Amino acid sequence: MNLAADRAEAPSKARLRLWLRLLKTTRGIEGVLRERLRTEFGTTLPRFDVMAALSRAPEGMRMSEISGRLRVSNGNVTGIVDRLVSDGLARRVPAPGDRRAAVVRLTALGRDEFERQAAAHEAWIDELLSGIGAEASGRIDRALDALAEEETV
Amino acid sequence: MNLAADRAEAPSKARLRLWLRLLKTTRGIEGVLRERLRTEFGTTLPRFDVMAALSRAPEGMRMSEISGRLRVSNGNVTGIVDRLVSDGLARRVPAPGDRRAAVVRLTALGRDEFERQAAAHEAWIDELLSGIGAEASGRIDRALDALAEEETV
DNA sequence: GCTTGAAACTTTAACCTTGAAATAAATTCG
DNA sequence: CGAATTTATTTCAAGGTTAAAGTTTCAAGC
Repeated sequence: MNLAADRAEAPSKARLRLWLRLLKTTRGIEGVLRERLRTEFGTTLPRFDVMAALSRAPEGMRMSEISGRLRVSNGNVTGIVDRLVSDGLARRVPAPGDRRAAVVRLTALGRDEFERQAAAHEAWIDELLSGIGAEASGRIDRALDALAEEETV
Repeated sequence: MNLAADRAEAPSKARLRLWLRLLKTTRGIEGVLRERLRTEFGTTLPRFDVMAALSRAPEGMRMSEISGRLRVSNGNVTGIVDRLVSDGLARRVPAPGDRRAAVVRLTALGRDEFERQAAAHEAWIDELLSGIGAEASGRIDRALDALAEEETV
């Protein structure tokens, strides 16, 4: 019964290998997305992420809501939104009843622009992940979901 | 005939969901690793990555080998190695027979330091991925492996 | 030998990122 | 009310990241 020994040793090694694979895969895909966003739309992944969050919130989002959703620091979002605003894609409006806060919203231009980017983005993902069948996709999704549960999230 | 439309639509959505999950998971884990490397070792993930590459090359690596292995830009590695060198963890030695190039090597201090970091890192990964069993781990690994094959890699 | 093109790096400009400090407004509470 | 605390956001310093441009050296080919 070397099965017992295998069970004791394998998981740690398998996990480290899995992590490196996970990292390599996501970095590879992120790299492709970043490059295409740059060459085809003249934008960046962080900007796309912020616009994606905003596009789901027609009423707008506060800075802290954006940073919370994207799990990045507050100061980070300040700069990205600054650039979005100076490009006419987003707008800061005073938050009603709280003079400290502002609500960020996409402009009409921002919505149009994001529509185009999102359509391309979805097609790219479909292309880049085409190697994974629907069943495998579902299995991975559930496995990672279980993982997400235990983190602070 | 909405079956045809469904077949055309569903996999794409599943893949997009999978991608977002993949991204969330790896970013979450990377965030934990980055924070622990910072608080417990006063270093960063990029520095750890470079040191990990160097630790596998006792003879040292050229700058372009490092950037190629890590799939980051050349200019990027320049800065990271600069800081490693100024901290006494690595050293640039002239490449024999090529005055353009230098070979980067870990110093004795760098090797010691990396040993400690690597041990902690492996334990952290084991902890963070503990929610995934060995079988699931293997399955995900193979699915992502199939994916990696088709990319430029 | 010289010139031309490729290769190995570094530099630069612009952006992203974080954690910590600073500002300012809202809230709590004595 | 007024002080202390908390909350929302920006600013700052240091580092990471890329693509593009610049420098130096090597390798061919004439």
